[in-house]
Amino acid sequence: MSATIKEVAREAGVSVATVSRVFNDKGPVRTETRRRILEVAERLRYTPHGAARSLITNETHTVSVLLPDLHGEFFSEVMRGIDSTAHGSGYHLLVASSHNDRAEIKALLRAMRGRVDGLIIMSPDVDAHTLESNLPESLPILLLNCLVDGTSFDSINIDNHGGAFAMVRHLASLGHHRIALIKGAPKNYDARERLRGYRDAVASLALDADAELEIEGDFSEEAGYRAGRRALLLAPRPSAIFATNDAMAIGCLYALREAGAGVPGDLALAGFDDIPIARYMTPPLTSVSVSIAELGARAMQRLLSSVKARNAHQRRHETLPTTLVVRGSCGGAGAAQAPGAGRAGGAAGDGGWRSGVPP
Amino acid sequence: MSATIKEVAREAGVSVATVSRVFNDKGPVRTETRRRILEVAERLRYTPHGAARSLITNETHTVSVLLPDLHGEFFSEVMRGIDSTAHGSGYHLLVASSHNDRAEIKALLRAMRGRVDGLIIMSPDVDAHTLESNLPESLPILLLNCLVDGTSFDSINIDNHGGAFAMVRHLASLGHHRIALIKGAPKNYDARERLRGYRDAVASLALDADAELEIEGDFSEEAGYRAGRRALLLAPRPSAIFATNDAMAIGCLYALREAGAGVPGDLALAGFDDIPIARYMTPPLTSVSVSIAELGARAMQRLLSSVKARNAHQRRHETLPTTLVVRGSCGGAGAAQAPGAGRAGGAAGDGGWRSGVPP
DNA sequence: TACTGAGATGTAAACGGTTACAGCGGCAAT
DNA sequence: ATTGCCGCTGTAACCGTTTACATCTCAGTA
Repeated sequence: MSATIKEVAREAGVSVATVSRVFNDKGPVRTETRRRILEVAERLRYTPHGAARSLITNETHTVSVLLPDLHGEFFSEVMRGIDSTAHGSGYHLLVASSHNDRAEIKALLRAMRGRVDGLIIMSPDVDAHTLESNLPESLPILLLNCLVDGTSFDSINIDNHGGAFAMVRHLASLGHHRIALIKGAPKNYDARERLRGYRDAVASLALDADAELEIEGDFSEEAGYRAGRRALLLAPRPSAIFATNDAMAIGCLYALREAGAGVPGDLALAGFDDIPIARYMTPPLTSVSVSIAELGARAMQRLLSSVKARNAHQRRHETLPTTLVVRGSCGGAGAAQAPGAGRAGGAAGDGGWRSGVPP
Repeated sequence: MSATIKEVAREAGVSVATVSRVFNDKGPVRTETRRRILEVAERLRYTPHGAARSLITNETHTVSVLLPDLHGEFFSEVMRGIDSTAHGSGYHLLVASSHNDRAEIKALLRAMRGRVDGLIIMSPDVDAHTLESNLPESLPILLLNCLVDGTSFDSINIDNHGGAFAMVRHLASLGHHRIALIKGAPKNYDARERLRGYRDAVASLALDADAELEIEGDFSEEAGYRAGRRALLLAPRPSAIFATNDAMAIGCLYALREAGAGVPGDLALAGFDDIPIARYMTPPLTSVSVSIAELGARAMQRLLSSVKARNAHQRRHETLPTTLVVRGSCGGAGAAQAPGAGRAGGAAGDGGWRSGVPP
């Protein structure tokens, strides 16, 4: 075992209280005493024991991130954002992936007491009730991309509806009126909102509305590949395909290429999320950009401020605007540019954060 | 605050010991008593306090993963593998990214005492000495993709040298004798080994050896893009480019396309890692496959067994073999296949784990 | 000289669990 | 009736910290 505070105290000829004061910079300690204690601590390789400290201070300097799964670049980007602010504030990160299993989510939530100071939950199909009844009392929570009904949880969402609407409008403006959609999983909240945006746009712009144009998917490349093949069989064939995330767009692109269909020559293709590699596709992917890392960073900031306020703060719901990024995959403008460039047209106008207190 | 074990005990008319026994399934408890306790616990929403438990049992059921950064699909894949076995064994995951800063690594390591039962370290340029002098005594460690000198740490490495060698040999077998290499960061251990494999292959196969053929890179798409542009300016121009990871290969592919160079028509292109999207590129990327998720899973298995052995076990060094995956980006075979297929030829022969005790 | 206050340090009680040990009642074997 | 054992439960020590409070020293001041 490692050395304890008692051993350091004994070795330095002081009491544990003094050693503690030195390590926490609290209360007065004579310079000479401090020096001696630090020297002994160094020699004994003393490090304070996390659990012991947490037990008495009731804070862990750790927050937990509950994710649906750990696939792909969307996940790594959001983690990167979360980590950057956590790191900057001296907080550690506990990650857990509930594979969308109700019982697991429950177990995970309960296991968090005494381990973390707060929770970021990003399970697009967890329901608020499961949360409320299994949450350690008064633990700050932030819901990311989750359905929030009337419940009083802090939350951040992407403007999925607005982004999808803007993309369809963009495609329509390029002359497409038969636009296929590759959907996400039916239970996924993001997916449902994007679908709603598509439908609203199709209706309001009087585009072809055909149930066949809505193709099943689940946000994976594989699903995009299958959907791409199916899209090519539709009659009449759509002139554009809107995949509701980039991973599916990439899979779809592959399917189209494989079948000899040119993009954007024969069909236009668009994605959603604007993950980092999207710009490196050939052709570069037109997408709805959501600043994934920034989303994560923002979530962590909000959570940490709840922690500081000891959870006694006004709950808020925030919607992060999206931006349409036009690249080559839809033809029209932006067909040939270096991968650094390519942001044009705001889907949400103000470019800042839109927020408000839920009714 | 949440309910404590004492409140449950009082409410159920028993002692804390009995409540504890119920929650840990240890020692005999009358069925009726157990039922009553569980009922009270449910009503009070009692959950054991993690820190308190850790303090006395001296185990946290948590392991920490120290990563260099959180970019891209390699990271998410390795995390996925780690998580799957951690999850299966009831362990939690603490992630930390040291941005390769010496002082930060030191601080992180020290902060781990009393927080975790073990550590997976994947900082390709951390040195063993920094580790040894800052590690809480007797904490199980597993080094992933790190340079291991004589030190007695458990470790797992990829057969970087063998994989790179095999790829160059493959390219040579397709008739290329002027092969450019896109390098990783000079300090990165994986990158150095891959470079060494390339050089050894170039020498042993008597291919063009030209310092200009070794182009700088840092494992990012951006670097691959720049390297691709530079490669096209070389005279005589290489007929193949071997990017030492897939992210750079993707960036490079973009640069080549942009310049109007056909792949594999004008140049062959190959990557390393075989990240999931590699097969969805057009053309699909020939790469050195390393089963990233499996690597993570294996690391976690080894670490957990060290934890169980209380760190009193024989230290081992393991090298994970690589597999050459031939797809369309180099011409020759495998030019047209569905994204599911495409694994051929073993770079390391046995297909299993190669392991041994370091000298 | 006695008093005051501030600085430096020590004492001991928490924090919320686990677990060795002891106690107790009942039953079977002696 | 005594003994021994087993199943069930309670008591209290302990894990490694932090911190309120008490104590002590000493300089400055009235």
